[in-house]
Amino acid sequence: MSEAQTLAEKVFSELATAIVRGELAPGERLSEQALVTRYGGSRAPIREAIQKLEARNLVVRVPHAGARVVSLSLEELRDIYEVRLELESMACRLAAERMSDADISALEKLLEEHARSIEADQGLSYYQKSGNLDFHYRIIEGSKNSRLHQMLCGDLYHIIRMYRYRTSTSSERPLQALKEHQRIVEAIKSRDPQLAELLMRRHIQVSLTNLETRLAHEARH
Amino acid sequence: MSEAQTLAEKVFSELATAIVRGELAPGERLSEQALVTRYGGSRAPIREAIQKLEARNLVVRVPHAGARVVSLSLEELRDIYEVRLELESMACRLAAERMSDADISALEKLLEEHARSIEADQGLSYYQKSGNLDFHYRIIEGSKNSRLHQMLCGDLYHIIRMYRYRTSTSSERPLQALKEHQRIVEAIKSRDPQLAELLMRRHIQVSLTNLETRLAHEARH
DNA sequence: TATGCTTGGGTTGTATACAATCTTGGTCGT
DNA sequence: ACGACCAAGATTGTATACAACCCAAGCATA
Repeated sequence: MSEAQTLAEKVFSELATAIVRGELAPGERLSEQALVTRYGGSRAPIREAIQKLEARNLVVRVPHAGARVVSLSLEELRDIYEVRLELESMACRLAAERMSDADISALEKLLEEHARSIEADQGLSYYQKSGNLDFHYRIIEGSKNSRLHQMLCGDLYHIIRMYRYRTSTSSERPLQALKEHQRIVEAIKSRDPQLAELLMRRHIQVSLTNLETRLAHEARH
Repeated sequence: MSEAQTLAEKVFSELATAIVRGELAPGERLSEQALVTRYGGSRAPIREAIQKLEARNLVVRVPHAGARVVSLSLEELRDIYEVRLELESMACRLAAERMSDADISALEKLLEEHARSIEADQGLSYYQKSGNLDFHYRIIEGSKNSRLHQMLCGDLYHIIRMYRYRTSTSSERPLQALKEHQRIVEAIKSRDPQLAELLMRRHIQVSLTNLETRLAHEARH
């Protein structure tokens, strides 16, 4: 992914992917000594890596008690999805205002590729894996707002991937999702910020709604 | 403010307030050795403090080159205000849905206090200092969204205070701002999320608009 | 038996020492 | 005079050692 100029960054990167992939379970303890024997180096860079993980909300650290992989309740997860919904919708609105014509045609090409991919192998592999993310990623970049990009891609992205519940958007209905993506691009192309935002909001809302029904279900359990 | 259980936290806290207050100028270098001689301790906790500052975007650290107090361009500042505008408007909408009746009446009491304060000493001291923030803070809490609270109060809050440009909301027109606050509370009390969001958006927008005109002015400079 | 204290081991926080990297000043060459 | 190269100093990254703290097991006592 990114070139690690320092050992701490390297360990951070490896730990981050390990956490996101679920190789380190939520709530699991991160012993500095254990990480030293596993990744090499000394405690100093390992501690720095752990702090970087804490900064991204991937681990929780309590003084004198150590660090644990973050373990989110459904309420906290709902909170995160709620924020993501708002920020991505905002990004889409801004993208409709600020993306260059070149950006937009590149986006159209991406969707054509997705369409071919779906037609070819049912889209289960490619589309589900990185295609959907690619699309959202480009919209976020299109907002031309660096802080928004940082928040969505840096802070929320990893958490959401970590707790990726089966939602319609990401797995069940690639064709439907593609259509929604296409309509979003249309709105952007016609420079209609309000419509673009609305469509993106609906597009993401399914995930949040799914989560909330699960939350309600779990509540009465 | 917060009890520092560890030296690193203590140094972090002091540095953070120093940065926000402007005692450490944007772009200024933070030498670890210098901080050691100033705050005591050794380099280990000082480094940890600096990392915590980096996590909150108060300093920028580049490998092998040290840490500097963050220095934002007007574009980046605009990006931050844009995000804040969106998130606080969202918080206000959620607050209208989720605040308890007790919360709301407490909020009304706060505004009555503000009104008295303005009448008494023109509101220049109290209201400008913490009152306005108090109001916004309560709205954010009222959203009952922990992550939203974390983002607004933890990450964006310090930066915004650091670069607090003279905006109407925060200094020039306390009476006008109070009226807007009152209308927002009315919307919340009548459980009208859309109206509450709209009013909050307009209330904050002045800051963003001011910033953008300044940005445009500087561009043609 | 249950509860509270105590003590030992282990973990994290801090201090110090060494290695790798960057920066700054000067010198050499053109 | 100007720019590139080089070396010394300083700064950051890393390693190791020590201190402070937490936690759990075991024992004593009610």
